[in-house]
Order: sequence, then C-alpha cells, then structure tokens
Amino acid sequence: MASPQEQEIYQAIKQAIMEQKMRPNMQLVEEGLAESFGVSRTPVRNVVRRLAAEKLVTIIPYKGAFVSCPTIHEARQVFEMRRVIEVAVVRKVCTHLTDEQYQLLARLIQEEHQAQHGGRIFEAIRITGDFHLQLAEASGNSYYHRYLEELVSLSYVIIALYGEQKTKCCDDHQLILNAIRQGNVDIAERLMIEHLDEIEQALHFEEQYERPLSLTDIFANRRSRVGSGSHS
Amino acid sequence: MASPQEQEIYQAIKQAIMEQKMRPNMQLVEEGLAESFGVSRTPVRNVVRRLAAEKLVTIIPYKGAFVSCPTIHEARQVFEMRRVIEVAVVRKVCTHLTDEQYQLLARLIQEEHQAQHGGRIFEAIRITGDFHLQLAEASGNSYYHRYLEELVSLSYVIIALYGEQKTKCCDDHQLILNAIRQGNVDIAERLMIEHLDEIEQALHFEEQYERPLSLTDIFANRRSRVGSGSHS
DNA sequence: GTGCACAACATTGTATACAATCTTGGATTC
DNA sequence: GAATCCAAGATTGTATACAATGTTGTGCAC
Repeated sequence: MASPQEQEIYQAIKQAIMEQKMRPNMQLVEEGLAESFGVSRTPVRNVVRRLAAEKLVTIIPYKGAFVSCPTIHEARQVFEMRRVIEVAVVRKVCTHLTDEQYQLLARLIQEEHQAQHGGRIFEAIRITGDFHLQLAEASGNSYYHRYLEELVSLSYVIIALYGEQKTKCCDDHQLILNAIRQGNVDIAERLMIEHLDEIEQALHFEEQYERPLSLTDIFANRRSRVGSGSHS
Repeated sequence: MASPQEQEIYQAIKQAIMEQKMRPNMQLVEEGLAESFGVSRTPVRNVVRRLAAEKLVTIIPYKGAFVSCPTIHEARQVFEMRRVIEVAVVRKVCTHLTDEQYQLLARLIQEEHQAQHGGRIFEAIRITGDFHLQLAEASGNSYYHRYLEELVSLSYVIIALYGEQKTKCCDDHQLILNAIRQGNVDIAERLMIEHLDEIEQALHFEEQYERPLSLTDIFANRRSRVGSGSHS
C-alpha cells in the first residue's frame, strides 16, 4: 500500500515505540527522524501521520508529534475492545483451525518460552503480541487482525506506562491453544477473557500510580501553592 | 488532529464516495482534486492516504488511488466485524443510557423517517449510519465508535455495489432503542443481530451479481474465446 | 497485418523552499 | 525587581519543482 521506503521507516519507528526506546510523550521531530533515515521530511511526515491514525502518536498542530501517553481510562477502553475482538476470534478459530496454523501458533509459544528463559525480554514481549495477532489472522477475517494490531501496539505502550517489567503469563497461551485445538469453544473463550483480565489487572491502575508525563498534568495543582511556601 | 483544511477535504471526498458520486474503482487523481479544492497536491495527498488507511480507497504505487471495490468476501467480513462490535455496544449501552442520549437517538430515528418520506434517500441512508455511530458513541468506549465509523463507511460502498436502492429497515432502529431503554440486554442483542443480518441478506451476494469493476476480473475468461469467434 | 521497441505522456513519489504558528529569550517600562 | 511586549528561533503546514514509474501511442521490422 505505502512505498517500501515508508514501510521500513514505519516499522522502525513503531518498533522503537514498542520497545520503549521512545517513551511516551517524547517528541518525534520530523527533521531529526528524516536525518536518521537519510531521507527528506516528506516520507517521515507520512509515517508519523499514519502512526497518529493508529493512536500510537498524538499530533498537536504547529507543535509536534508525541508518543501517545494513554490515560488509565483509555487503557481500560483498549483492553475492553481487545476482549470483544479476541473473544470473537477465539470462538471462530475453534471451529476451523488447520494443522498448519496450529503448528505456527505452537512454535510461537515455544519461541516465547525460549526468549523468556534467555532473558531476551523485549523479544518475548513481541512474540506474546504476535501470538494474539497470529490467532486473529487464523480467523480468516482481516478486520480482526487489523484492529487487533492497533490494540496490541497500544497495549505495549500501556504496559510500558503502568505495568511492572516482569512478564510471566506464558502458560495461558498454551492452555488457550489446547482448548481451541479441542474445539472447546466456551472454555477457550473463558481462558482468553481470563488471560486478558490478568494482563490488565497486573497494571497499576490505582490513581496514585498514574504517570501522565505531560507537564501540564504533573503540575496541575501547583499554582495555588506557589508563593505561599517559604523559599529560604 | 489534522488541520481544519484537510479535515474539510477529507469530509468532502468521503461524503462523495458514500453518496456514490464517486463510484468504486474510480480513480482519485491528486492534481484534479487539488484544483477542485483550490489547494496544492500536498493536503489532498494526505487525505487520500488517510482514506486508504480506512480501506475506503486503494492505493496502487506509482499508479494511483481508486475508490475501493470490496469483494463479496470482504463485504461479509465487514458485516461480521460489525456484528461483533455492535453486539458489544448494545449490551453495554443497555446498562447506562442517559435520557439525553436516548433523546438524541430517538430524534435521529424521527429524522430518518422524515427523510425517507420526503424522498431524500441519501440523507436517510446517512442518518441510518449515524444512528449506529451515535449508539457506539453512547457506549463510552471511543474504540467502538472509531472502528465502527470505518465499517459503516465501507457498508455504504458495499450497499452501493451489491444492494438494491430501496432502503426500508426503519422500524428496526426503534425496536432496538426500545429494548435498550428497557434494559432488555438479550432482546436488544437479538434485534441488533437480526437487523444487521437483514441488511446483509438484502445484498445480492449470489455469484452472478458480483460486480468487480476491475477490468482484469471482468475479462478474466475472455482470452480463450478471443480468436475463436467469427468476426465477419 | 502483427509484434516489438522506443518515445511521449500522465501520474505518483520525493526533495526542497517558503509560510504559518508556537515557544523562548531579552529588552524595556514601570 | 516584576510584568509586558517584541523579536528570534524552532517546528510544523503548504506549495512547488524534480525524479521515478507506469501507461499509451507511434513507427519500424518482419
């Protein structure tokens, strides 16, 4: 759809965000990125706008593009949407999973384990997402995959913001895959919901943990205090 | 998010596609559009790419952008996805529809009736879509609305391709709204599914009605015949 | 007459230049 | 010393120019 050059830039920036090399609220300056990739601003601009359409970055007119910093509220919406889509995916896949697709998913789980044990944490996280996406792909409905790709990307950012760094939920995928393999629709659905709930509940969504990272929010209640304190 | 200028161009082109002023597979030439709107190619280009991200147009590199022409297969996927999302929307809205939201939806239904009776067919179609979108908005989860907006737009194109021009399903919306108002989750869900199924089944999805409009497809089986006929 | 090569054209892809807007720093005024 | 205004800088938004690519038409060879 887009030119191969743009596709490359898109993948690079997206991966940088997902691997937390670019943290939420960090600015994406077009000229800087253009220089890094050895191209002009034009293709970079297109990519940034595409990422904005996917809500991975937020554009403020005449100010700049920033890595999105989902609020707790938005994060909950993302996981709610994931539940809806992934339940539909699981239910559908239960009825017609080919051997080939099964093998692919099983291998992903194995790779995830290996990365986990090898301490390659970002690879493990990436593969975790790939499992969900591959499952969506197996459903045969491209919209499940398309929308889930967006939601999974956002999940990475959300976990970066509110999650603890350790990831453990490995067996869940295997259990889900087993249930699907056996065509156990209701069990597979239940397991998927529990799995997603587990991820969501591992996040620090209590108010005190909110990390807005936008300065306006951080110092929102300061104004009244300034001037009343004793500054030496 | 995008500049107001681009937003205007976006709305205009999108509406033109939805009102069938631009038919599937028609090319969107950037310079032509730019001239129409009195701007340069740059903002038009951004809009076209945005529409491509929404699958409303298809870009072929170095060739052009064309109004999408969903296949029967893709159309079915769109309606499957709609069912999943809209069922979730309806179930959620059942539990917390405010009076204000109810009034808004009731008024949309009324407007739809008026447009229908007044013969303003495209307005009626537009309002039909607005009802579904407004319902999604009432759910409070912006992702329902975001994705549904895409799917509803595509539905217009699909109906343009495979549907008959008469639209009748008016009472459905009222029945759904009543069920929601009464908090009847299961009935509301059933009605929504039936409603969407009705729309889908009103489409001519039999093979003989497929209108690909891409010339390669139209004349796919011609080659063998050429030369064997008697051309005077 | 048919098939192929090449050139002209149309259209998109990319780079660059300029305009619009926001932010920041300093000078001026009180 | 504090507040305000204005100018300089930084960054994005838009327009234009040029390069890459695909399409179409024409002429030549056979």
